[in-house]
Amino acid sequence: MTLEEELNGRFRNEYHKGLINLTYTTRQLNYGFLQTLKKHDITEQQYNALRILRGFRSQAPLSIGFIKERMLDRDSDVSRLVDKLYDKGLVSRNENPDDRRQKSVEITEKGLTFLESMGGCKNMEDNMLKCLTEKEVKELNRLLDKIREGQGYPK
Amino acid sequence: MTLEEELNGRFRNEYHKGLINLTYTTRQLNYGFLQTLKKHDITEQQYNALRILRGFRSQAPLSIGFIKERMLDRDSDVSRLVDKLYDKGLVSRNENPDDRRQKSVEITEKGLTFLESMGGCKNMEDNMLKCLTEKEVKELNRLLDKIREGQGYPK
DNA sequence: TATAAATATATGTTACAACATATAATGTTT
DNA sequence: AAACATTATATGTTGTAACATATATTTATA
Repeated sequence: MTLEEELNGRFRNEYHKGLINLTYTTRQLNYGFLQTLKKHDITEQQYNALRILRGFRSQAPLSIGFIKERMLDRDSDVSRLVDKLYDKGLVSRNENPDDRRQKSVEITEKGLTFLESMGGCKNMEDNMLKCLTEKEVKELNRLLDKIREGQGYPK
Repeated sequence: MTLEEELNGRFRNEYHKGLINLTYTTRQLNYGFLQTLKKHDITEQQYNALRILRGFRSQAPLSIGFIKERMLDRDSDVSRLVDKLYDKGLVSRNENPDDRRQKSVEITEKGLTFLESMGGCKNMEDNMLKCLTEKEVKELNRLLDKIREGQGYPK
């Protein structure tokens, strides 16, 4: 069933529909993913932070600010996010002796194992858009890139 | 700058990028909209509920459940949403004499005026994707529809 | 070098999302 | 009609997002 049918065709125009469609579709895609994360007792933001810590572990340890810059959410409360991960033993956290304002955060073995155990999520991520052809995904990415460029947000 | 550049090209494949791109772009679009709502001291969900109450006022009064079914969010806590709108005087709420379990909720004059005062949002909504051509938006909508159909969610 | 400005992180607060459970009214079954 | 199931809404609870503000440390300026 199309969104148009679902919402009784009450759109002013194609652009209006596009906006709602983006919101609605993304929310739906995200819902399934969130359920998986929930089973592993971790929030989306904690997961993102942990992924960053793994992705950049060649540059470890990382500061709170470094992680913050790479989070999808603007102004994520990384300080408390790392707190939660620390409580679970998934990251280590120390004072940075070079700059005692900073923290040195690193993913632990337990954290790496945890991410491994979520391997299913990776497959899930790759499969969520599998109903599109390669060409269609590329077109989707092109359109999304164009939208973001058109917004004129900093960065 | 493309998402690819921003995130250092660390995507496994085009599908993976597509998923992150959807999340990221939608979040960015939504952010500006949320800021506008915030200025008017109303949350996104309250706004959605109020829009539903206006959109279906030919069938007014509406029950909580009727509104709930039409919310974008699954399992929205419409009972308390309406509570907030009621506190602001934007809706009326009465017991439905035909079925005393139900509430009869209606948008008030103040509620209608309030939505009118947010007219700018409407223009904003229509303009957020204005960087795309009509043809591109249609293609975007087609792709999004296809994604949602491919998910196999109920409804 | 004392003072001010900037930076990095932490903490306080409020409202809300998400979940479970409770209550009241209606519908169904025997 | 009594007992049970279902429905509609409300309430309780917990964690967290979003915001502001505070603290500690470093850097810049006079």
